[in-house]
Amino acid sequence: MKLSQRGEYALRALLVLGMNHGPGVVRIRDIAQQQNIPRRFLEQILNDLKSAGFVVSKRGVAGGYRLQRGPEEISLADIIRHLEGPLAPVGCVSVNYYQRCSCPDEGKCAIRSVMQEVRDAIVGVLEGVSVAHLCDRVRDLQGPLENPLDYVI
Amino acid sequence: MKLSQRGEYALRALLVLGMNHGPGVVRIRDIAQQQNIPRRFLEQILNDLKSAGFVVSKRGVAGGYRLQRGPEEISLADIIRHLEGPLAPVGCVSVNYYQRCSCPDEGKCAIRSVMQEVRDAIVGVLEGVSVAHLCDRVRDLQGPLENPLDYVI
DNA sequence: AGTATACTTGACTAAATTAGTCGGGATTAT
DNA sequence: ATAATCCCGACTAATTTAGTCAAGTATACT
Repeated sequence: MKLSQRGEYALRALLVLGMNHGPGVVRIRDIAQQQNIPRRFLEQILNDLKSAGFVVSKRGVAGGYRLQRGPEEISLADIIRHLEGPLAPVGCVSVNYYQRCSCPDEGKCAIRSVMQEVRDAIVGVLEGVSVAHLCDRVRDLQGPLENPLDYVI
Repeated sequence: MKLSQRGEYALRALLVLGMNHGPGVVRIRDIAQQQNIPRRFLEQILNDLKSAGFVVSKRGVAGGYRLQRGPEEISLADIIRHLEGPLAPVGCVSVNYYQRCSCPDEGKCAIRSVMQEVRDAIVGVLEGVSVAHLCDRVRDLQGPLENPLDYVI
């Protein structure tokens, strides 16, 4: 698993939305400014996250985005799987994006058995962390702030 | 970390060399045939593994390749690092290929702290497996064979 | 009703990476 | 000598990545 720029931007955007989760929406422009993401590119990314069902949008003057489900219900594994494809280092050990490889017998492939362990290790971490957990980490890492709006991601 | 075709070929080639480790050398052509790797491409790969010090070559008629160090001394982490670059999913948590990212304070970046865990999980597996371990796995997975030359990787 | 603000859609581009191929040169056992 | 084998650098086609851009649609506000 390797996180592309696009993937990192997506995570950051979702984290902003997680931190501001509520009835209201957040504008693309604000996310882009706060996180230093090219606005046009972020539009594209959020659109993608929308068709994948992670966020919903509101159009027009007071428009913007918010999370579709609660932040506890969105795991990083889900997000990254959607953005980058398989979490596994090779297709033949991927559960969600399995692809047969060229070796004659997968059950007897030593390399595959190691990659299986790598996959499990990666998935183990990423399934266990939700957007809500990320938000908790932000708060823990920042420590107590005077102004609660004055955080950084 | 994602394993490219090239990376997978390299691992397979090193595993063949591990299984045949000894004073003699193995020809490119034999590795290519046994593992179904395009010969010219494998030449390129082995050349790279040679300049990286994983293997040594012997030229001329009875030429070929063998591992430079013993198979116990070569970890998959080393090999993959050389072939694919960072094991970490993002540069800012990579130890060997560190690259600063754009976030204002790495120490307070929640995404980074998760990626750190992912990196550690990946490295944990890959540092622990050497080419010799891989060879053991091949033998374990194949079970007892009548003809000891009749194995598959 | 009109207008400014925001999201929407789809096409477009430049640069980097990936998976090879190819020709010809250098070495060495026989 | 010569045939087998590694060595080296250049070349290519397809894919992915990181964006940009223009024009369209919905909505709040006056």
